Amino acid sequence: MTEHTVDSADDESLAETFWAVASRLRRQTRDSLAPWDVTPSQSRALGVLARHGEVRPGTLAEHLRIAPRSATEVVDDLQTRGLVERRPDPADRRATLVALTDEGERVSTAIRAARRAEADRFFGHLNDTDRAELARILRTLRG
Amino acid sequence: MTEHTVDSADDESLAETFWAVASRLRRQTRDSLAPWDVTPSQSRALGVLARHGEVRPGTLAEHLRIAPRSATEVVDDLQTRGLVERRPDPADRRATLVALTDEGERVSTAIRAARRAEADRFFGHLNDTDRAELARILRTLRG
DNA sequence: GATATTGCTGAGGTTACCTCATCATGAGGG
DNA sequence: CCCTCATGATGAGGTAACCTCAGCAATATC
Repeated sequence: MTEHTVDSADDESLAETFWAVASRLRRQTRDSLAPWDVTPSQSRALGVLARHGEVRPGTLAEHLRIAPRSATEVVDDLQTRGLVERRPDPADRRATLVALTDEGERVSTAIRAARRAEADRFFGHLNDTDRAELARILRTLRG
Repeated sequence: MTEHTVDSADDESLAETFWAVASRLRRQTRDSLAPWDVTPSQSRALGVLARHGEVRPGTLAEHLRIAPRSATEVVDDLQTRGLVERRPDPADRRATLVALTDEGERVSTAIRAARRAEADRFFGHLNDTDRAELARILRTLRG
């Protein structure tokens, strides 16, 4: 019956610790995104678009690992903010292609930089070895 | 311009990988909790109560690192399910103490076991060394 | 050319949070 | 003793980020 006074010390499971870290990272990410009035999930979508160019909502959903319907929603939000536009897919008239606008391109670049800085701040408490280890282990778990 | 076909391969940031893992873990946790009809956040609260005995909602909030108002909500849900009860705090008539019921005690124990099994399954893809490393690194990041 | 499948989206729901306002109680000062 | 301020809990109302299910249009299949 070890009696720690600090709560965070008596977490028994890896999972608990994992979630505590997740929570901290979530808050920090949200804050670092504030200047652009973009939510974390929107910024993830921008990232996919920046990396892949124009894609269909369904494809976007796959990349983000969410349901297709949820991608529609993210695209709606980004479109409202003028960061992406929908255009018809010439290859399939059911489909739509989502592409970054110029503004979206600009914001996405700025965010990428900010995220990098933020990640540096967050994961920067680790030395290079630990950071590499963490990356490797997480990749194993991602499945 | 490295052209990976697999999206998950061209994640640039540790953060992205981290969130992918989080997402997987969240789903799995939800599923493993299904038999008891208890949500993850409820189960976290049960954990705190099991470890600390009766506490005030505010204290519970601190342990869970959420706003006091949100703790009220979790307690409401648990009370509806008959897993906790509220009683007046003899030391302060403004305050309330939240305690596990017998049923809550029973469920909390069962869940603890299930969570352990689930974590073993999830983190079991790692060898002992990696698991220890991960725990250590995450504790550093928890702050 | 009938049927099944695919791509997107409307409708509506859920979880887990949040802030702000309110009300009772408690604590300290004059 | 009373007044003010702080504290504990909660009502009201809001948000992000998902989800499923149903429906419609277009395409593919047989």
